[in-house]
Formats: sequence, structure tokens, C-alpha cells
Amino acid sequence: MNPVPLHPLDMLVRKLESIASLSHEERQAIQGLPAKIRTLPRGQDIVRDGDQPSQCCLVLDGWMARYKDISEGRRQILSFYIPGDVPDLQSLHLAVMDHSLCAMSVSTVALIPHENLRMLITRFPNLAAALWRETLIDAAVFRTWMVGMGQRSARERMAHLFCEMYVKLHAVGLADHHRVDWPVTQIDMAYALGLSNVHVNRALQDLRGRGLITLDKRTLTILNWGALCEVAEFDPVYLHLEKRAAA
Amino acid sequence: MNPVPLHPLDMLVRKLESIASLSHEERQAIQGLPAKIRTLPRGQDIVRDGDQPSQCCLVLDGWMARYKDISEGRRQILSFYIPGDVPDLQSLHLAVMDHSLCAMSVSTVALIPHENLRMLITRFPNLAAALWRETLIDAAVFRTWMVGMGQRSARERMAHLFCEMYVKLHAVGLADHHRVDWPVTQIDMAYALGLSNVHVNRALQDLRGRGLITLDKRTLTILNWGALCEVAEFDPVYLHLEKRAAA
DNA sequence: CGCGACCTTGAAGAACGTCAATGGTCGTGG
DNA sequence: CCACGACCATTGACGTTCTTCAAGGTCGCG
Repeated sequence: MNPVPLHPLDMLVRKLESIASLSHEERQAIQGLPAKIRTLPRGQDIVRDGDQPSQCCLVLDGWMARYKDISEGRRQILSFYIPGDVPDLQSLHLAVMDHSLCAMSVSTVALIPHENLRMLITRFPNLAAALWRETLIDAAVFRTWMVGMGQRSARERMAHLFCEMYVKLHAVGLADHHRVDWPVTQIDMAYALGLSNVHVNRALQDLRGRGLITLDKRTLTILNWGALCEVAEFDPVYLHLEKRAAA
Repeated sequence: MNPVPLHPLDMLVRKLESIASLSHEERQAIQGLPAKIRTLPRGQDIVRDGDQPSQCCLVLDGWMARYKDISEGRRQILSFYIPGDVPDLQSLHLAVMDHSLCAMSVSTVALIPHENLRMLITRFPNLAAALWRETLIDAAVFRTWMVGMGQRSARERMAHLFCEMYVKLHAVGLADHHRVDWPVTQIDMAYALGLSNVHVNRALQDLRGRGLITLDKRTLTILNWGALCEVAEFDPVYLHLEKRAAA
């Protein structure tokens, strides 16, 4: 959807600058990181449950997802990632993966060796703090999904997911005017929301019927942002964005 | 239940030593942290949703829980904490709380100012890494609860919680011989598992009926560890403990 | 043109929630 | 030591949400 920017690591610079202010030296150090670019087809894993990765994955284009499979084809998608995110930053400190990471759409990623990231955060404690903070926001999103799965109905959860992804995409300039490219199938939404695909479809019909959204040909349009937030009881505090909240 | 050790911060030293090896200097620096000791009655909040805390809370005795309230008395407990844990470590990097923290039983905590923790991690990057790792394990537990709430039945989820807490308590020497002090009421378990208290009771009867556990007068006894793990599909990898796994 | 992946819909059943009533336990104060 | 009250556990009956199974239908692409 988006052309990869001139320098792939600019994506990371921009992300971290939305969190902390970087010195010229820090910016240069990030841009000097070695990165191997890879394009992934939809559905492809990049790290698997049980792996011991030696590199981190920066999303440059497309959507990725963390997920965990348990017995008999049961799967839980744990979170979605968009350009600028580093979904497996945790592997810097947790040797063995307890879940997997895959592409939800055709995606481009940059692979950065742990070794170089470790050197970076040793030299620049400020960057270490920013990356730590990233993983803490990740955890905050997990908590919010837990609240949803424990306490909210299918319709509310789905509305909440739409709000969350719109705000996140908007914050990095990948969504505007309440329209988003939405590459996630209903089957994958079922995995993410802890529902059956049949019920996902029904919840979707419900939101459409209320005139809150349309979703067609991989494009999500939010017709009534206020009402959607209300259904979702959406409060973006947990995303810990710096300034503005939402659209 | 446990007497507070001679020096309260030894609890933190011990916890971090189970993760990383500390130098004499680092150990001393931790022990030199200022700590205000407080005892909390059951149910009391120590930090609330929306607060901007200026200190972190180290659990010395008792159980604590993070939780989030949404409309109309709906509550989700997000995780449980036991002695040695620092439940709100995230507040070091995320200014505003997106959930609350309360005592699940009469508890003793040590409050440590952010300021001093920040000085500590600036001086000792090794400790910063250990604390970062702590927050990452926290996130791994969130993910596991998500999988449970999205994919597992009430019985499986409850069995999983018993396994998880037993392993965690065992790891810090607070449980043995498959017996644990279990201060959590069925109502609070309902909040934690995303169920009604009535259904919690029924799932409990089910586990009792299968001869897997007893739970009486705040004491949980696991009668058949292997079978309980099997029901729960419990795999302790996500706790990222160093050596041994379980009992 | 045909295949595979995805979406949609209906019907029946399982899992879980709600409401309501009862009994048990424990700490507190008389 | 006893009595009280608050909180907690338990159980039954019934309603709702969501799942499962099954059968088309649509769309894009080779």
C-alpha cells in the first residue's frame, strides 16, 4: 500500500520520535543499524512458538499478527502490528518464543540482529527507555483485549478493535477520513476476538445494520465515529499516544 | 502469612537474582533504596485508573491484583501478584495508569520512589535489563490469559490459573507439596476468569468432582498435578522461569 | 471456466449468565 | 462465650450468547 521509504529504518526513527525526542547522534545510530529486508506472503510465519530468535522484526509495510495455537486448530491472535512496529522486541530479553508471528497481508519487514540492538541500547539509554516503553504499550493493549474478551459482547469487542486499529493507523499517517485498508479476513478476526467466524459475521452485520461502519473489499469505513466509540466504550488512554487522541 | 524478611528489599534482590546475576555493588544499591512500608486491608486500592504515580509498589506479603472496571459493575482482573513482584513497574515509563491495583488479601508492600529507581537503572544497565525482563514476563502472562479467555472453557481456564499460581508461588518458596494458601474468593476468580461467580462455582465443583483439587478454607490442594496440567494444557514456558519447571 | 478462499445464512445445541433463595463461615462487639 | 451481621459459597430454574454443522453464494484469479 505504501512505498517503502527511502531508508527503511526511518520508519523506526519516526516511531521512536513519536515517543521520545532523539538526538542527532541517536537518530544516526538507528539509521546505521544493519537491516535485511524481506517480503512475506500473506499467512507466512516469520518467527514460531519455541524459536530462539537472534534478530528483531521491524514492520515496514502490511499488517502482522502475533498468535498462539493450542490443540485442535484453536488459535488466538494476540495483537496486530502495523508499519513502524517491532512485534518481537521482547525476544531481546526472553530467549524462547511462547507464541508465533505471521504476516496478515503481504508484508515487508526489516530484520535487525539482536547484537546490534543490544549495542544500540547500551550506548543510548534514552533509546533503551523508548523501546522499553514500546513493550509496555504492547502490554497495555494486551490488557485491553483481555478486558474485552472477559467482559464485552461480540459486537462491543469488534467495535473496539475497529476503533483501536483506526487510531493506531491514523497516528502513523496510514488512515484518514475514517477509511482504512482492512486486510484481515473474518476468520482471522474470529481468532483475534475469541469468537467463531460465523458469529463474527453476525456481529459485523449488526454494526453495519446500525449504520456504524461498512466493510467491503478490504476497506473499512467508519460512518459514525462517535457512535462506534460509544458501542465499544473506547477510551484511547491505554494506547499511551503523546498528544492528540483520535479523529 | 510470611513474616516480612529482615530487610524488605531483600525480596527484590532475591527476585532479580532469580533472573540475572547481580554484582555486590548492584545488590547493595538495591538494598539502599528508600522504601516506605505499608499494610493494606483486603480490597484496598493502592493505585487507581487515571492516577499518575510517582512510586512503585513491591509486594512483601499477601496477594495483589491489577484490574480494570468498565461500566455497570463489570470488572476484569488482569493478573495476580505475589511477594517479590512489582506490579506497577510500568508506571516508570507510562505516566498515567490505565487500570487499578488492589490488595486481594491483607498485604504488605514497600513503596519505592520512581526517582530512586530511575537513578538505579541509569547507574546499572544490568538491573534495567532485569526489570525490563520482568515487565516482559508480565506481558507473557497477559497473553496466556488472553488465550484462555478466547479459546478455553471455564474448567480449563480455572485449572490453568491454579497451575500458574502454584508454579509461581512454588518458585519463590511460598508453596509446596501441592498445597497453597488461596486467598482469592470465587467472586474475584470470576472477575479474573471472565465468568460469573455462579459459573465459577460450577467449574470448581467439576474439578473437585474429578478428584483434581480441593479448595476449602482458603487452602488449595492439588490432588493430581499431572491431570490438572492436562486439563489446563498447562505449559510453563510462558513464565520464563530460569531452571526447573514445576513440582 | 473452474477452483479455492472467503462470506453469508439457517437451525439446533452447548456453554455460560441472571435471578433468586438458602446455608455456611468468620470476625466483631456485647 | 454468644449473637449478630456481612460476606461468601452453593444450588435450581430459566434465558441469552455464542458455537457447530451445513448449505449455498460471491469473488478473484489462473
